[in-house]
Amino acid sequence: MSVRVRFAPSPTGYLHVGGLRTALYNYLFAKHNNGKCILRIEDTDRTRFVENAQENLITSLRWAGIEFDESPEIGGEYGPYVQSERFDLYKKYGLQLIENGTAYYAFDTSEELNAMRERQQKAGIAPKYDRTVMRNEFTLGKDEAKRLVENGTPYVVRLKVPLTENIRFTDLIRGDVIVNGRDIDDQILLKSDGFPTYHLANVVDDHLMAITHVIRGEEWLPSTPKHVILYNAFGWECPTFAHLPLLLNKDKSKLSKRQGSVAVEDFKEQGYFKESFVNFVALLGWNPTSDREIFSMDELIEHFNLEKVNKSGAVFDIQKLEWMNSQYLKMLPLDYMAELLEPELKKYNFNNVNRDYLIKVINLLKERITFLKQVPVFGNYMFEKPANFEQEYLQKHWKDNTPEIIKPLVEQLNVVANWKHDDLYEATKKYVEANGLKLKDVIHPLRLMITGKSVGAGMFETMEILGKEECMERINSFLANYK
RNA sequence: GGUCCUAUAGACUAAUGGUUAGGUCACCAGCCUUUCACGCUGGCAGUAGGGGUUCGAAUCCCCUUAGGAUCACCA
Repeated sequence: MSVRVRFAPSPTGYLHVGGLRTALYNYLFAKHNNGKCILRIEDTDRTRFVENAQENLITSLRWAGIEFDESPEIGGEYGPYVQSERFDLYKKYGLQLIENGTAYYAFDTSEELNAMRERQQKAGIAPKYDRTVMRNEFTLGKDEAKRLVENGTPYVVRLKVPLTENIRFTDLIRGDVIVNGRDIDDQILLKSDGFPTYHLANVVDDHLMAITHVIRGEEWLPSTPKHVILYNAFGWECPTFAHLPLLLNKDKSKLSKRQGSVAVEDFKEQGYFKESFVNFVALLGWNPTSDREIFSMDELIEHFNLEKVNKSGAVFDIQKLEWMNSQYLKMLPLDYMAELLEPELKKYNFNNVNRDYLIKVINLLKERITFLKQVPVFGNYMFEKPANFEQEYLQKHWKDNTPEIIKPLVEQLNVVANWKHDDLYEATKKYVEANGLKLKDVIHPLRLMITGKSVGAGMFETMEILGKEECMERINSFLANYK
């Protein structure tokens, strides 16, 4: 049987980093096994509807390089892939459970339920639906329940948990998990608005969509026994479960908005490459080997092994993410980066920048920055004449006698045959040696005149790329203004 | 509080009964040098604690401790 997995997010309006990792692991697992990866939208909570959420989700997943074999967009033979479009299905299956005695009608109001929980809390016991005292099929009688339902009384359908059984399942990552039936709540399956809860919809869909492996976050582990009971109640075979370790804040709590960015869209906005972001996220909770950090998507697919996923949660460490981004900045194709950078340049009004020129600039600066978008900031002087000059740098390196030293050098540079960095370097070195100076005595003034800044890329490389004409203009302009 | 899950340096992890416990980020030092970086070399730092099992335990078992998740007509 071939592998079929699904990523089943609820449309919240953004893609959580944890969600991305879950999607990624599903994708990697499917691709590694030549299986299918399915996207299913779980929108059974009508109170949480968010406009365009589904589109945003798909856009972000696509940005990350995760493509689905079946989805609301693409379709597939197991559709529809949006739960709100499968409405009738869930009711049918919920009622089927009532028929076979594994679920029951209940009529309690939320006030009554709250009161029950309060009583239980006061008594010091865990809150849990007490089917022996609340208003349901057991206390009211089957006939009365049926009459109420037919009368149009609001009702829910609850799972009748087998109280005396031990529920057991095997998790691919955690091994055997056993839970006593008496600790499991009689979960609502169908809400009074007729929509299913996650538990019912999830199990029904996973079965109907022939899902073989349920790969999801660890937060689902405590409710998995309910799902197992449901599979048993339907007489369906359980898929294999794999619960991924949580992504954590610095303080080790579940990764949350409160303590920084958690939306994939935010990281994209901050300038992370999808390549480095995916690489980084993939390695949170799993590692194919110990002597390598950089993996392309194809390599991740090649090495992925669900059984080697860690059990313990992983802190999301921005510092390492930044490092990884800087690594990608050094190795990603230059024309690819130039394309990404072009829209960013327009924000600074650096318009009509020649593509070949931009490539040279990126290549020049990429060793010194972490984000591609730093190019126009760190290296603004590659796109415009310096408007001002760093005062501190000016005072430190522009002495009274500097013009006397610099002017002859400029004349010599002016006659260098090839405006190439090594020729410029040689000429400067020759001049410096002939006059008993040191390289830095002239490089700092040059840097100042040409870039206006104390920090930048190699001076002669910078000059080469800027070109002779531009450099001379800047130098002459500076010399004319600062005597 | 009940239930469940987890535990290798500050962070991510490797080592699936035998290694001087390995690698990466961060941090520190040195080298390189033209500023800042990159890079290179080296350094700091770890098996939560206690019992077992075993010739031998980070690894298997138990207890303790610590952290986390979950207990909705949310997913």
